[in-house]
Amino acid sequence: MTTLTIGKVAKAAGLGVETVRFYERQGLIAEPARSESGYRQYRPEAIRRLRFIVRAKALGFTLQEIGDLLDLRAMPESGCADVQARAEAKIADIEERIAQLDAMKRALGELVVQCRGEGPLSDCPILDALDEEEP
Amino acid sequence: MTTLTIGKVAKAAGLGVETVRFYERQGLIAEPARSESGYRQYRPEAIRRLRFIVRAKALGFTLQEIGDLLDLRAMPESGCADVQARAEAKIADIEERIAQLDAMKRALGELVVQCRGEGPLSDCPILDALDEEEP
DNA sequence: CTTGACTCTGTAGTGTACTACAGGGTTTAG
DNA sequence: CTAAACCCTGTAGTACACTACAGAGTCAAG
Repeated sequence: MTTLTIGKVAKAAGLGVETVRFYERQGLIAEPARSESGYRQYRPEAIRRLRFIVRAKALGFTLQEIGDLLDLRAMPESGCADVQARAEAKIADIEERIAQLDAMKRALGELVVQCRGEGPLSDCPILDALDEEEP
Repeated sequence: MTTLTIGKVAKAAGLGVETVRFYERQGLIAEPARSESGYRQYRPEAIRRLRFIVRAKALGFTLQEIGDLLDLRAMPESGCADVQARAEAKIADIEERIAQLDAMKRALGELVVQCRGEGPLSDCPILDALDEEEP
């Protein structure tokens, strides 16, 4: 059976070699078998697992959460509902961050429209707003 | 004339003492005068400057950007347009982050609706999606 | 006068997710 | 056979914005 070196699996997953080792240290992937010379020998499934991590990251999960998700998958008594709950919690999380950013954007936008973009700084409504005694 | 200890200005600005010293090290606030015993002696304007920093942070500016903004204010040849441009760049920045989060949210949302939230993990469309051979 | 709250410097740790060496050994292509 | 390209461990550095000491000195209230 074929085994792969760390460079191969890293490339296949779109990661750097250092990152794969980092994920191993973080417990996200199992420690693979070793060759006589100490080289890591991965089975092809390792690529699948790394890609899982990459995709989950793209969906906004932290490495910690991805680890939880992977652990969950290994537990026979856990069900689909557990995963769904985590996905929903993450959505709520993302929504909150969006709301925060949106509030920032609106506040900044209001300042920008008040600013004609000319004249000296002493008249700048943006700096004035940041500088006010009472917010 | 009254001067304030670091504890007073920190409290007035809603920050911790360590944070104020940190901002000083970062060059965001000037080094204040010292008492004979070496205590920092702040003038009341320091509170205003710290509040400026706090508000700008709330608007999503990084400490680096806030430093630039404060430097800008100190330059007589800079104008309102410079500040406006920075504010607009920050808005664009925030919009990009929102778009990213929104894409994540939609992708996750699609997975969640496919999931009935029941049954074993082996049938979970969320995990399946993360696990697919071809993304 | 004592006790507790404050202040000082300097360094190191936190969390997140890597990334980059140094200083080796191993494998593979030409 | 050799040189490039790979792999190993372990440690340290990056960015961001703090936060937490240690160990010492100072100030204010009772």
